[in-house]
Amino acid sequence: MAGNEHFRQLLKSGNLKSTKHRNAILEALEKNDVPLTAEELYLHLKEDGVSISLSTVYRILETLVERNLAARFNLPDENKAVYELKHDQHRHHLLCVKCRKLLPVDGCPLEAYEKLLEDRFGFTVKGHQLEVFGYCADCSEKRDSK
Amino acid sequence: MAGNEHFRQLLKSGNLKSTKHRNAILEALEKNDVPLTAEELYLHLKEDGVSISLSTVYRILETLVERNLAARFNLPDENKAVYELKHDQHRHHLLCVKCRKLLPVDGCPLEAYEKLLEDRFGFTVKGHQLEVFGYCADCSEKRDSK
DNA sequence: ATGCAAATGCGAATGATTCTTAATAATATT
DNA sequence: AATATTATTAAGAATCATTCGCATTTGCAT
Ligand SMILES: [Mn+2]
Ligand SMILES: [Mn+2]
Ligand SMILES: [Zn+2]
Ligand SMILES: [Zn+2]
Repeated sequence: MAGNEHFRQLLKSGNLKSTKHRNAILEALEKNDVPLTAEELYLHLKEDGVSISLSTVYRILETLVERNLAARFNLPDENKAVYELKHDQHRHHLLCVKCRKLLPVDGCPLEAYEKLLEDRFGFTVKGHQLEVFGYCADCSEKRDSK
Repeated sequence: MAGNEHFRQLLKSGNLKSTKHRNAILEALEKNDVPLTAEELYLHLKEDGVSISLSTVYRILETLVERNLAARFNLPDENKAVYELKHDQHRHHLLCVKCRKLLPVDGCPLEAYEKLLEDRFGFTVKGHQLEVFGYCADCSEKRDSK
């Protein structure tokens, strides 16, 4: 219950009531530090003794995304959405197609490209979605030795 | 039935039989030049008088992706997959969040970034998924005048 | 033309996500 | 602290996208 006040503030900033479930989801998202599916969150909470309905997990996530406190996107070759907290520092991820591990990478290589798109196409860029996939260091090694 | 031989070759290159349905889907994908959902393809074929089962559409698309003749991915805020032919020139898309129009953009700004990731993380990059979203030229104008 | 493997139709099954409604909990007010 | 107001939640049904199973048809090599 330490950083609880932190979440309360965050929720207030989005005009949202501070509830046990919302706090628990924010905490799980913060603790894990990689994008998670609704069901993964549901199971994590359950393990932590927080009883919650799966549809509530979905509803809370939807709300967080709406209020711009979280982001929702799809990983390559997954037919379910994952969610992560919006960080102060915008980030992307490396997805290992073999072991499915996710490696967060801070920073973004696209500022210049977005300017170019605005100039060339008259498009007003609001954001982007970038996921890089391949083999992580561990899985690359194994592949080499073949 | 003009460029039909073209598709026949393409399919042969993937060890696939040339069928009416596969040719029709390749043709629809080529003609439209933007990523389409399975259902959109299904409806396009229907309009062109090609009777096909929706599950066959899914199966054909799955096969094309498997043989690396097509790509499957998700657009931001859509809970369904879209498909497009693999082009000689790798491309990305601008998605207008207002009118949902898609604008293909040839070329890719990520070569240098991927090298950097390989160096810094020992990750072997196999590919990426990048979609940029915002307001298209038309929708930007309307927004300005508010 | 014949045979066989591959492709398809069609409906059922599955999986993810959203919706509906009644019950409950969080804040504002007294 | 009790009450009123309103947002939130549980539970399961409903919906939507996608995959599966199996009987039938089709493409293609011989
Ligand atoms: Mn970025
Ligand atoms: Mn690219
Ligand atoms: Zn790996
Ligand atoms: Zn637009």
